[in-house]
Amino acid sequence: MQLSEQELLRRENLQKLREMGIDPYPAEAVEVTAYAREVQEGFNDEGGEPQNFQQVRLAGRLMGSRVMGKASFAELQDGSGRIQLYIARDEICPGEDKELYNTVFKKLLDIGDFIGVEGFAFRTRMGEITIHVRELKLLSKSLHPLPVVKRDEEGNVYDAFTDPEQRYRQRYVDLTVNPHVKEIFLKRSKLISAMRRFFDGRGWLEVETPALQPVHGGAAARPFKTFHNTLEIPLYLRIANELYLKRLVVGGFEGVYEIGKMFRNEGMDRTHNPEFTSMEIYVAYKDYNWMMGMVEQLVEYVAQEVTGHTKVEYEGKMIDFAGPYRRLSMYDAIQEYTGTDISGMDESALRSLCRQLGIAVDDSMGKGKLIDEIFGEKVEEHLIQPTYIIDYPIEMTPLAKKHRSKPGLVERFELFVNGKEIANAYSELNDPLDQRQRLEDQLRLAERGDFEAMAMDEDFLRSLEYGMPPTSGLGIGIDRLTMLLTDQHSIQEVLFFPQMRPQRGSIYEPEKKQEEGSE
RNA sequence: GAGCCCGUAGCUCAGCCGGCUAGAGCACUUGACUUUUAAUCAAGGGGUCCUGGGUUCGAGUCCCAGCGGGCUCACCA
Repeated sequence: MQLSEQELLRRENLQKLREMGIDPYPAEAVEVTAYAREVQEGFNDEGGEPQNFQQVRLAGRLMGSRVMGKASFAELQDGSGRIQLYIARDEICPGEDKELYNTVFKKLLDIGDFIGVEGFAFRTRMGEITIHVRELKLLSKSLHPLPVVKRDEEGNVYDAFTDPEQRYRQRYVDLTVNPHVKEIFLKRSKLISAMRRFFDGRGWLEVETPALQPVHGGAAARPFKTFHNTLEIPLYLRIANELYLKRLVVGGFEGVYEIGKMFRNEGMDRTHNPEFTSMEIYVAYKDYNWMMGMVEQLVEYVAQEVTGHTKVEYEGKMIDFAGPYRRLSMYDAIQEYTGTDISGMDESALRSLCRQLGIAVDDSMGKGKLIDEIFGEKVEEHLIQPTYIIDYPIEMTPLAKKHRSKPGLVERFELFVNGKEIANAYSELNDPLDQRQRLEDQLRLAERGDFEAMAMDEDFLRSLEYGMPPTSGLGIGIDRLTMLLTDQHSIQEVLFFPQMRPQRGSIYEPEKKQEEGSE
């Protein structure tokens, strides 16, 4: 490995520290008594007399220094933010030996090193709250030069670390130097905890179901396939957990939810990562009408908790998450945006309508798929404010209950925001014979060439035969909801480690890497 | 999968129509400076110009192939 000049220098500094008897990676715990933000926000020096933080210990990364001879200013960044340090030579080196200041601090410490300081807070002549350092200790040496991002008084950023490839591959660097990036992930975490709070508060149970499944079901998507060596069977990474959660409802849990990773072996783009996080919830004795009310409360609550508001700006558009949301049937929505009533049309009429509207179709598309195409092409983009689209054609929804009064439809809704689906829910199909029939229809679609059609799951059918109470279920894409609430336009910006092609030389050659039995 | 764009110092970028030893700011090194803040001042070091071919007297620049990334579209929740 070729080291750059700066990397070599840091390794030399490391060596010199060791020669001076300073352990660059000491083992002891550090007793931190204050955080940067806490001091910045809470420091009180009314009347010119410092009132608090007069004996504090902080730890963090050294992010910059301005040396002025026998005194220096430096930036310390901890988990909460940044604070300035004031380091005077004769303060940290009270005796004759000025090595700690002259050599260790000025020469051997580098930007990015973790240090611990002890001292007191004061306000400089320029008005900046600062820690006057009395003791300084190296906690961990950094061997790689960190990009130095500078900001001036107007907040202009210079030399930002912006290359998406490097930011995603070295997210640790991105998080260290780009505070706004950290903010997005804090919000993501808040979103998930708010959602948990909301569900737990209603007495629903968080559960975990298998990610490795012998039959991939519950959604229309292509799976990742793997192999279990002991069982000697192929397994699939789950594309959905719906069928397992329903088994739990069969077993008597009346409200269950799971927040977890799903895996889909499909294309990647701005809104798709091969693994993503979904929240699914099933509540017994409820229907999709009830669920629409619940989702309004949930989304409004989450938006409030994450952003502090129910109105959120996305791509320059103000989106209001306060309920109730507009409810529009799929047929009415298509009529509204195309002027055509498709409620009575059969497959061939729909196919010719698609051609008329300039939508590409092929023979593998059934009635449901054709309607979905029209909707996706002509309606979706108009649904900016939160809108429920309800009552979908039965052909495209094999796991939802038939509509109580509208033949040919199922009790399903999707929530659209800014032209994108963010939630999907049904009155769940609990008629085992109907369910068997629908899955058999899926098999026929598969034979027609639709390789995303669902597979038969006999154990799931058996569970329904034991009896599942009337139940409503909901799925929400956590990544996409996070994007909406943080005004991010790429899924990569809300995933710590989005999937990337491996860098050359960063992994073993495929032959060596290939484990026995995997494919 | 297709089209377009990008890849030059640790970071952000310039480098014209192919032509001197490949540049700038920050970062880094040396020196000065005890309340600075994009600290300042002086001097200095640092390059696999993504990789491999080709054209040419001469390639960072032009051509071909590949690798990686971004955007758009397609596919897809």
